[in-house]
Amino acid sequence: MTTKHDPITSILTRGVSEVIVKNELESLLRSKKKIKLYLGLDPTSTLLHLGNAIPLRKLKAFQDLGHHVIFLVGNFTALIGDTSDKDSMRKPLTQSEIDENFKTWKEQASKILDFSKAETVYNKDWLEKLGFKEILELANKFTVQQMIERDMYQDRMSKGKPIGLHEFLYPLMQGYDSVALGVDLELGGNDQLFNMLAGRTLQKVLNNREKHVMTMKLLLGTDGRKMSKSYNNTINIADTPGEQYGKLMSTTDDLILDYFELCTDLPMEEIKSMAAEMKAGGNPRDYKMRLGREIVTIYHGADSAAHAEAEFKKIFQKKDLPSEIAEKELPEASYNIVELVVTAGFAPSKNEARRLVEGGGVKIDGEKITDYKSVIDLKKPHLLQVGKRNFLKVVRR
RNA sequence: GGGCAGGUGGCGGAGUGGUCAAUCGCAGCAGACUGUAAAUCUGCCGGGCCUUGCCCUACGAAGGUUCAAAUCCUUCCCUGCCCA
Repeated sequence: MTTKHDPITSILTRGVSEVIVKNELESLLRSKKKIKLYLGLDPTSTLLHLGNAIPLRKLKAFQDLGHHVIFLVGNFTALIGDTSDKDSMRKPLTQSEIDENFKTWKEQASKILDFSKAETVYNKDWLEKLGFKEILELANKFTVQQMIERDMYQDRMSKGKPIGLHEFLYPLMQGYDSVALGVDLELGGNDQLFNMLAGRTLQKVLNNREKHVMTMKLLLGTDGRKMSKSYNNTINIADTPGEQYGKLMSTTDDLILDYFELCTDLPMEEIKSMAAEMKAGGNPRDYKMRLGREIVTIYHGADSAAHAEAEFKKIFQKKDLPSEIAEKELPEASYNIVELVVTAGFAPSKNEARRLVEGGGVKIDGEKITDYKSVIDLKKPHLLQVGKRNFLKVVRR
């Protein structure tokens, strides 16, 4: 029997949704053989978020056990766009958008993965070279029924929404990645199961070898929906400590334990005892603060985490001002409040600024200003506050 | 290739000659309440301005009819369903 702290058990279970085929993979890992595994991400956005970080962290866990890990950049698959998680066709990205998106990825992912020990590959290198003949060979391994059986397609069909023929090619492409790499295991979110299984099929037929599949639990965003840039509910790896901490504090309470499991390294036993404590009446807020510290520490270090927490307490619990407020010098002697808000960059248009003022979202030196005709004299410096978290000191140049 | 139904704001979805910058729901923003939680309530939610009002842009695209078009006509493009 294995113990709780056995690294192989932990790697096979923590944050894991499903492993196919679990006992085979387990015995492979226990055989001490070093396996080859990969994670593919399509550069559809410039920012990686905590949801992307989950399989990345799992990849890192394998790396720490000495396995050969591959980070695959889907710079070709991104051209088609995976629709696994979408209810409609995606607008295709252009090559330059893809390149642009990828630019800072490595920097972001380096906070998790050690790239000096990982291999980075680009699926454009092999997918672009495939001809019609090869593609047909891949396509005849699957049936139309298998494709349209998927929920999202059924859903779109019943709603009369279009399904592009090319969308069926996505699993083929992702599957071919496995073949090209000849891996033992692929990691991904549980929305990737179908695509990863396609790779398993192709690997078996074309390379005559087994590829296992490990799917990770899905991380929900700050609002409880799936974490996705289109919902604007992501917590990004590149967010500042303050942003990360604040966003974590504003997430729904019932996500706390998931976040601990999926995004931190705290032992599962500790997470379980927190669950019990909260059930017994512990204030979820305190656990959330702990969560904030843990996560900010991972991406920015312990000092930044402590600072972020102190600032948070200061601004939102004591309703104090942040300790550092940006200052902006303005040329005129006085400003209409609406102009001031726009000049400060807190509203994109004057109409928007006016609405903020009328809605009571704008304060000068702590005083709420609701008359959009108010004029602010800059003889002395003023503190402008818009909403709960935008502060700016304005002074005359 | 033929028949039918459609294309409206980030999304869903009303409207079918003037009262339409376009009902409503979701998402978003601000406020109240709070634990910057959730839930709830209130206001806002194309842009600009000299803001009880005015101007610009916008209901797939281009033309046309009309004092007036998201709404009518023509052509084109796109989508779904059915038939072949």
